[in-house]
Amino acid sequence: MNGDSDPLPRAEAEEYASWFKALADATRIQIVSLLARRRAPMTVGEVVAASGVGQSTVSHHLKILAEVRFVLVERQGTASLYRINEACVRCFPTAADVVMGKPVPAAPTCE
Amino acid sequence: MNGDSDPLPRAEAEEYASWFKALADATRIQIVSLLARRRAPMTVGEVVAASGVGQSTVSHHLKILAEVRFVLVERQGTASLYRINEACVRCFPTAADVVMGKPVPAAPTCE
DNA sequence: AGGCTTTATCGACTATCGTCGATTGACGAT
DNA sequence: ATCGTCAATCGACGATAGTCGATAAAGCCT
Repeated sequence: MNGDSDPLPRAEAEEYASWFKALADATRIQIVSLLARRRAPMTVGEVVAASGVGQSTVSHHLKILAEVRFVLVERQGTASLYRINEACVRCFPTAADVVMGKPVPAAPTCE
Repeated sequence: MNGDSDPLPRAEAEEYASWFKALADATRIQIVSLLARRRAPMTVGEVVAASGVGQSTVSHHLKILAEVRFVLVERQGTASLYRINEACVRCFPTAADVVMGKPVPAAPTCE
């Protein structure tokens, strides 16, 4: 049990931060909301077309989002199908969680 | 009403991102959780002592957190009293909000 | 096999961010 | 008035992150 006054352990703070970092970029927000609106998986090319940024940039952001399991990938032929991970959307920590010291949800777990 | 397929407008995405940016740093997370545990206002010096980073750094982070109204400031003599803003903690957007295109809560509003 | 398409990766450039130390500015106490 | 304390600001530095263009890798289709 945590005392009332000791700071949140650094390691835990960094886990939390890594969650928020994933959504701390406007382009990533656009991509995520795009994938969520279309509930069906999208190919990278489709995301590129819809988001207006370069292909390598989109690929990079999708990789970041996939690392937090925020989106899921599935290769199909030469294409990569990305879709939103509803479970991770739900378990994404809220500010209240941080503030109340709720244990950080582990990314792989919430799948 | 937003169609099902058009990307989230850039401006809105950036507003969202600015919320998440505020919690996208481990030190800031520690400071926030510190202020929340002590429900009473804390002076900058106290935060410095408890967080182990330099005074100017703490001041900087507190400024950032205050800009999103995540913490509230009140000067008292030479000291600055920072306390958590419960209202903004509650209205902090969740990942689900982003995904479903819920309108971004305006920082000043949620006070 | 050869070419085409799709995506991932690499390298480079820039901008932003976190941190520090030093300085400045306010305020209170003596 | 001066000194001491507290917090904010400034300047600098290193590190990280976003973007792009070009290249490479993998798979399909004739």
